Amino acid sequence: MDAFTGELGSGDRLLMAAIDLIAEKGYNGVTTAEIASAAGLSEKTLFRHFGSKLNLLESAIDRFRYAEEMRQLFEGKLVWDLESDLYAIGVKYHEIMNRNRKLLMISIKDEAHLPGLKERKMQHPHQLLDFLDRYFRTMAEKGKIANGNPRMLAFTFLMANFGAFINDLEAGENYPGIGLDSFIRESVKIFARSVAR
Amino acid sequence: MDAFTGELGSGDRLLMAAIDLIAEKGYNGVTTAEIASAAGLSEKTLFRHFGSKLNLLESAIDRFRYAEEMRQLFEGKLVWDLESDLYAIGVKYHEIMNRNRKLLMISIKDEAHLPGLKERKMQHPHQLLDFLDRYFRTMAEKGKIANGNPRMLAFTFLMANFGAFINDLEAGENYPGIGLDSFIRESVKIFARSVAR
DNA sequence: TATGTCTGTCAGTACTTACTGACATTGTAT
DNA sequence: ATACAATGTCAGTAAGTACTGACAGACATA
Repeated sequence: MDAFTGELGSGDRLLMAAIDLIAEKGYNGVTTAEIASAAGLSEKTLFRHFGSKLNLLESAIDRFRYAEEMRQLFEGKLVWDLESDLYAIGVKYHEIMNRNRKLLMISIKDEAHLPGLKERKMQHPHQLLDFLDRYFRTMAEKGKIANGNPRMLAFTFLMANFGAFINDLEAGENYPGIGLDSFIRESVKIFARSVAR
Repeated sequence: MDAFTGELGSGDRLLMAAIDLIAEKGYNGVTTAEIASAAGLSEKTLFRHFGSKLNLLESAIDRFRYAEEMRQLFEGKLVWDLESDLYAIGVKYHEIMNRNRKLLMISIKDEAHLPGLKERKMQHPHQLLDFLDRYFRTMAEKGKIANGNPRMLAFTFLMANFGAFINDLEAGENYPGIGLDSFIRESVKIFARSVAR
């Protein structure tokens, strides 16, 4: 039936409610009764499905992990024009990070309960850093950008976007007049000018 | 006596222990007994001093708030050489942010308990953004850097440093081979090249 | 109809934890 | 010596919360 109606099963409704509430209030800040109620189910059903609160959280993380997404960036077709490529990478980066926003929030707030989650979350940036590093090297070999310190260029670009993401993440409308898209566009120009020949 | 020995009074010991533990485990993740014990005092003494757990946290925030520190950046003597000035600002920024690290962590983890703290914490970046904006404008007027979008340049510089700080903050040694000081130096060079004439 | 599955209700247990009151102890100042 | 201020000990209360067991109703399938 679900396959036809598109409705979610009880298990998934509980997992989604758990992600929402724990991301907002933290693991210790939310009760199992609250989660069940947000899912429109009884607390008893929650325990029948998951046995314990901790297992509910772990299941939720497993279920909503967008594990390999950062690889999309690697598969995206590059056109070997610095500004175009950096812009596309920036847009994709924020797209993925925003989709993972709630899990990120949980991994920040409740690292104590979740050994290993933080480490797994950090694999993505590492992959992206290596990718950008190689990209800049290749661009230099092609003679399209100046020689320099490609790894630090990659790292700074990554940190700028990470900072912008975190800033939005926890504060919403923090800097009036500065939107995400204009930030991506302008910051790409800044980096592009820095390595122009 | 304290004035001579340099020892802290009971109240301050409790406040420090509270900051340490709440930053690490979150408000709901730590008990009053734990805090008192970490301060080497009894739980009873904690309540005699502060009355309630929440009031303890609020007092701790008041006590250890480095409210006006970001202004030091404004008073720091600029030499109107782009690389020197940006480097000095970067170093000072991380110095201040690191000193505020624990309060920052609390404001991220437990915003729920502390309405208004997040807002106060955001005043600093705004001031710094305005300051950088004006600095770049002046540099352009002096003919020392190219004309462009000073506000976005300031914002990107700020975000890069913020991202690097947060990255260290929650993950420690995340990117092997990339230390804070080398990041500041190299990122400054990247931004400087971007606006060189 | 009969059976199995999923769910709700309700009462309850065991544990944690913020917070209190009564009283003793220690050290300091007068 | 006496009074006072700060602290400890200990027992305890009240509330919250993760988690359970017993039972019943709804619904689909055979």
